[in-house]
Amino acid sequence: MSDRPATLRDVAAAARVHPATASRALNPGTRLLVSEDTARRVIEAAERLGYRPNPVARSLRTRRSHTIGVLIPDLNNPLFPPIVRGLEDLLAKHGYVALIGNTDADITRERMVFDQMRARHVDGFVLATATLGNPILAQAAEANLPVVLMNRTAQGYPFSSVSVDNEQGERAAVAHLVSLGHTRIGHIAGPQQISTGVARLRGFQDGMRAHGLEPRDDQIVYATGYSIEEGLRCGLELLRARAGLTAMVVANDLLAVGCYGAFDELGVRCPEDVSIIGFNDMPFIDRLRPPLSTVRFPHYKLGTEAAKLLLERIEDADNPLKILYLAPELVVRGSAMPLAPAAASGGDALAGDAIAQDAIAGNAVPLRRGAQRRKR
Amino acid sequence: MSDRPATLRDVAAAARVHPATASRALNPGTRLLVSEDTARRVIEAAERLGYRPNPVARSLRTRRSHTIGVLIPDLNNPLFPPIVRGLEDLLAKHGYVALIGNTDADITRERMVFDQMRARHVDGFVLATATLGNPILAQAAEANLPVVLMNRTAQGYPFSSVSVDNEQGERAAVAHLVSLGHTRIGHIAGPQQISTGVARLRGFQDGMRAHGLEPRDDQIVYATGYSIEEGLRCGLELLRARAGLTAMVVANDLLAVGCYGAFDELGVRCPEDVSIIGFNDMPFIDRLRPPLSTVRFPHYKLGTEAAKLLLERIEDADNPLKILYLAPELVVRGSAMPLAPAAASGGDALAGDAIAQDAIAGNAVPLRRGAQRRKR
DNA sequence: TTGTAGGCGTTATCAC
DNA sequence: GTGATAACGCCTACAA
Repeated sequence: MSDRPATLRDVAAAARVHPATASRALNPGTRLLVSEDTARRVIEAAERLGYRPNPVARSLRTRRSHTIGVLIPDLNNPLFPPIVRGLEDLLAKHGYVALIGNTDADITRERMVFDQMRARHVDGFVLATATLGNPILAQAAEANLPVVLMNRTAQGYPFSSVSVDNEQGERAAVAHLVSLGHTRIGHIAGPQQISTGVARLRGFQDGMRAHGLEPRDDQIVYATGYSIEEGLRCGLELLRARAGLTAMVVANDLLAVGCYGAFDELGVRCPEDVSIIGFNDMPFIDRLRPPLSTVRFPHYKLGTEAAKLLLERIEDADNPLKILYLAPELVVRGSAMPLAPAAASGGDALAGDAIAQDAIAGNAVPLRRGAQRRKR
Repeated sequence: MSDRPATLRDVAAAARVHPATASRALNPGTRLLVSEDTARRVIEAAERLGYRPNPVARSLRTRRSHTIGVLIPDLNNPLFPPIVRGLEDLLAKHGYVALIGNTDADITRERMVFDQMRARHVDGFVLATATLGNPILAQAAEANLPVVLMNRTAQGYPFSSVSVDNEQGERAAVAHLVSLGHTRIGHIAGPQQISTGVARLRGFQDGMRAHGLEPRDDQIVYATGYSIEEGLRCGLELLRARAGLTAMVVANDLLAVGCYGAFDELGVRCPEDVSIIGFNDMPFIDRLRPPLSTVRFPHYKLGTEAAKLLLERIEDADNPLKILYLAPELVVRGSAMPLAPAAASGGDALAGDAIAQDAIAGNAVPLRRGAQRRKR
């Protein structure tokens, strides 16, 4: 009942053994080296004293901090909390904790956070921020640090990764729009220094070609980041450049939220005038008006899988690398609807353009409404 | 250029001094004990070798981990990410990192996380989960742990706290509704084991009385937690029990989101039929339809202030306790509108009830509010 | 099966 | 001012 926490020596003394013996008895890996009787005595004493091994001392000795560095762009992006929870929950199950670092997609901050975590001797990293050709990747590889890439891929590095099959997701999005009669479909692409940006663009293009639609350059606008502001900017640009578009595939939900703003600004109705499909199915996105159709992937699971891959790597350094893809799934809500017959049948670009121009000008455009789609 | 990171001994050797001297030279607090010349030599050597003090070893010696335990209900609640970022940013500025623990408002999990963090020798705690009379508060107090309560208060404990003036916020919400002509105003109260729950209820009651309105028991429904599901349940209950209500003050935005679901289910239009005001102004709540009017407080700042209070306490144990309140602010958006003249003047509870009952029964009720009621 | 001894990297407390 | 020494709490060869 002293106020200072019990130490291994205290336990040993209470059990009338040497601290080394107590240590062995307490560690599952070495327990079999000790007689069953003394083991019991030690364990009982430890319990009685409320003994908790000092993780700091243990770390110093074993050079394991049981701490994982996690780099994400920004916790405020609702996409990440569920992923982080998946990570934390699985790590906790194995006695690890996560140190979360927000980089704001700023390479300077990223470097700072990374160095800071290395100084703290984290046992490994989960990187959700890696841009293509990022120097910390090379550095981590050289230092032979256990690293798992999350929602990112980087070829040529000895890192496991877990991500989403982005191509497939966007192909499904395009296919869905085509099945609704759309042919003039635009794309807001993510940053091309980020693997998801290029993969989703490729998925969009492949999807278009699979339906005999050759995507033209002016149907694609490139965002410089995944943010609402960029979505607004790109949405405006895309609608103005290609007024004939009746649908758009957007590389990220936040960008789609920005597009909603662009719709308001231009007086375009969604989904009556233009359909839109996002990517991520981030929390609360189903509460917008209209609820956003999007490509979902299992956020929580992404986190747990990343954690598993990293722990595998940490516990057994020559565990083979794994590249894991989770299958996405199209979630149909209310932001995409069938194309009105006139526009659909003709392929009459002029007529379509005219209608959309009217819409942009704020005039009421009599497009036939499809059945209202609701969740469930 | 060895592969093992440079240690203090390496630096000392390179500077031809004793490790102890090197330590003194490197630590700002003890640098003045060392000749300026050698200090420079040591520092230069450290830089050359890329020396980074091993925080684990340092912790073992100084019994300071420079790590803070942060307990929150759930990172997935969009309210918390900005708060946590405020915390982390300020802590980082002082060389601390945060360990985030999600308790899911489950007392068992809370205890686990708390113990886990104590075992890791965190230097202090920020608690955003404390329920009234929670045993870990007593335990922390007894162990003399530095603790700051965030968005919670607990009288009788030696802890600093930073929270919002919840009473004032709800009084303002009531005043706003009254100014719009509402008199039949309901309240969905938060859990009464949580300080925000009782404070906001009191604020509601005070606000009503300040306008000569005595809140009746059947105008208040108690949620058992801050969640969308509870909001749905309570919203339904409140509207059914008091069909005459024209407005409601809800203790939390998530609860308000749940109420939106209740409105849909009952065919009640918001804000035409019933006005609603939330609390927290959580991210993305302004994107709902209608955009939620709510009581805002500075989330990020709440985090930074909590961190400051805690660090004060850690660096100087007999720093006086501080109870800090941040002023909230009413954010008027689209979920509250003036009461139609008829309802306002009449107080004709029966008529109101009848209409609402029909709505609840699922009938299409042409609540073309002004017109129909005026006829009666 | 158990005890001994040494060290992980740092800092605090002595002496000189 | 600087050096020597010990200790923080734990683990692990190695010896017994």
